[in-house]
Amino acid sequence: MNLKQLAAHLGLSQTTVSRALNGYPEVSEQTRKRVAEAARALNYSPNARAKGLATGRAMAIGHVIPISTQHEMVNPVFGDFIAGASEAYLKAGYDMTLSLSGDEDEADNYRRLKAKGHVDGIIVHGPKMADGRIPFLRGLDLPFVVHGRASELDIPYSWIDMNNTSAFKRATAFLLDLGHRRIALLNGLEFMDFAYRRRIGYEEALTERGIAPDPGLIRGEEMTEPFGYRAAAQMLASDQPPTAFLTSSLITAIGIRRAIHEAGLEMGRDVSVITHDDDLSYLANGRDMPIFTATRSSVREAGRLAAEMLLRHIAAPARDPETHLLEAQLIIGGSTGPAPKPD
Amino acid sequence: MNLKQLAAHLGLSQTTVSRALNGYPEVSEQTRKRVAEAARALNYSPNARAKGLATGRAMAIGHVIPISTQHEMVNPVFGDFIAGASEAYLKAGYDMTLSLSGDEDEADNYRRLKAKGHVDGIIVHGPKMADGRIPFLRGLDLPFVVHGRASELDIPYSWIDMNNTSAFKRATAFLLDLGHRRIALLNGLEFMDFAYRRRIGYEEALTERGIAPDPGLIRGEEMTEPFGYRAAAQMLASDQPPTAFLTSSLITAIGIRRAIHEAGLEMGRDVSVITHDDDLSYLANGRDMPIFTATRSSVREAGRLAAEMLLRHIAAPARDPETHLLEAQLIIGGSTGPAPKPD
DNA sequence: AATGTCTTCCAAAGCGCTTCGGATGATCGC
DNA sequence: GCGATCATCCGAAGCGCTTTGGAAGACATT
Repeated sequence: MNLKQLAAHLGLSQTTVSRALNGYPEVSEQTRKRVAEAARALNYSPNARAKGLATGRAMAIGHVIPISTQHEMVNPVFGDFIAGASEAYLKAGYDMTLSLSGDEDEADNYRRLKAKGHVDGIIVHGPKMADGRIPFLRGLDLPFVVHGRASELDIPYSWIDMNNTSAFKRATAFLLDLGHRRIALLNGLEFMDFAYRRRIGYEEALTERGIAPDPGLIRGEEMTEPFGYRAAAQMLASDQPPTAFLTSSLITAIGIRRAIHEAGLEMGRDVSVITHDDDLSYLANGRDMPIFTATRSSVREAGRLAAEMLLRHIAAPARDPETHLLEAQLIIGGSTGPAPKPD
Repeated sequence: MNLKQLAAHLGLSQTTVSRALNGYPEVSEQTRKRVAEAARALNYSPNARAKGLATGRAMAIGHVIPISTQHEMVNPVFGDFIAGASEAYLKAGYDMTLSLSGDEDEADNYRRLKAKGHVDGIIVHGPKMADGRIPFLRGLDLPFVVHGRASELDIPYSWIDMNNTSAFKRATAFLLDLGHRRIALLNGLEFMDFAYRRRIGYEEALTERGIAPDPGLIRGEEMTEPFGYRAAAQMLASDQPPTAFLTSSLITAIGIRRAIHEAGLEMGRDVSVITHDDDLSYLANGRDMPIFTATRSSVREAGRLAAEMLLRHIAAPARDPETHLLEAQLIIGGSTGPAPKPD
């Protein structure tokens, strides 16, 4: 069933039917009603490709995941983010297309994405510190919003990010206040921007108290459970074990907890742990009495906000870049306590 | 830059340029090369919408997530599944579009999806036992593959699934062999097909040994960490606590472990745990010496296979439904041991 | 020299929609 | 009663591509 057939069926022109369906004024209320009913009855639904061709709009947003960081997609954070984003898309009638951009020629991929006319805008995931995608996308004129920032780039673009630096600075300061002096940082991969910012926050807090960051206590890897376990186990077995851990992901924190237990220690008493908590639905940290003391910021909320921001830009392309910095909450749970007295 | 312009630039017709670019034989090698070079130099890339309109193919696969089970998307399993699928799509040049189908009128959504011409095929996620989407999709003629099955449906369709029943039966039998008699099952939501099948496997193993399943030891909820914790904590505090837990997700298992520790017990000695392990990259259970004894089946692999299956069906629409049953491995880790002797 | 066969290219229709520029009556003002 | 105005509707062009059905020329065949 296409427009032509529907029009024929109604004894009207395609023009009129199209206008009736799209709410244009040059059509009587009576015919509009008749058209609408026929459309429903005959199960008519406009072909998106044809519509897109004619209007130049795709009614779809692209989420581009570079294949090199494909872990972005399998990272549980990703699921919650796009779940948030799709709430916004659903309301606005947009679709979401994920494209894996092969690594070989990333720029080319965006160009193609644009030329293909698949999407009206793009959300950039997992920016690196000097992410090449950002200047490139600015060149294309395709609206985009970055989830995160690229610290080494000094050009305007739209982003939404949480205040990684201040969150980790506060968390570190909190541990220092509890008397901890040897605080380990189990971070994400160093070239990821968020990881960089978190380390900065951590180091600032330390140096402000006159403590020199110990490189032996800092690790940056893919934030898996085994990473947390291995790193924590090693550090705890060393001569000068840390009394507290700060980590970037609840999953890593779970690994740390395992290492702590295995060393015969108790979390929150012998060893403190603070984690960042993206408030993932499947990894809830507890609402009232969280297991882990955490810096919390909902990534799902971030997804929703990013999508809304992007849709605004698509609606009004001339708009200036917009930025949104989310402040994380520091939530006290059961995983932190005063530093144990050295015996 | 579009075909017309490119053709004009080359002094050729659109026909010839199109043919040269798409590898048709009626064009000399020389012109083909010339065209290819110009296309690259001028950064030409065909408009997907126009191409789709003309060819009737969208070069995209739809992954439809009913909003009622939106947790499907935030479920970490989802990320790994689509990561696997996109490996296949990438090779074949397909895009992947996620559509959230609102709940109100789910059938309508598929119809629209088809009418819109957005996608060439669909992957159905998270089937329920009598999932209405399946008979409906069979009516549309749009190729689709289900990840999982719908036990109450007796119609042919393509699916890929793991052998949930046999996996959980084997796991339960293994626990029985170790002397456990009170074995709890912390399952997924009961209306989900996989959860149903797992329970069947669990109950079969019990009844074959003459043990009646105790409803007090069976729970089915969203498979989060807090669920595992709460359920396990309650059961362990009861008069007749279970000596072993069988659960559907590594995340839930982590919650169980927390409850065990908190009860002052040791996992693998006082209480055994077997979990299903989807082999998620971010929640690795360990390769050599897994933390948890587990039934393992890679969901990423399942995603790849599902995508390949779907692409085959799109290429040859007349093909009969195809099915693929993956057998899970039972992997022995550190979380199981002989049932403790009652004192 | 006439016919046939390739090879290489092209014009134009068509995919399903939107939208510009009218056309057709009905209604109105004077 | 006549031009002007308005409310409705329609024809046809155009979005960028593929593909059908030739056409033109080169060459071989008879």
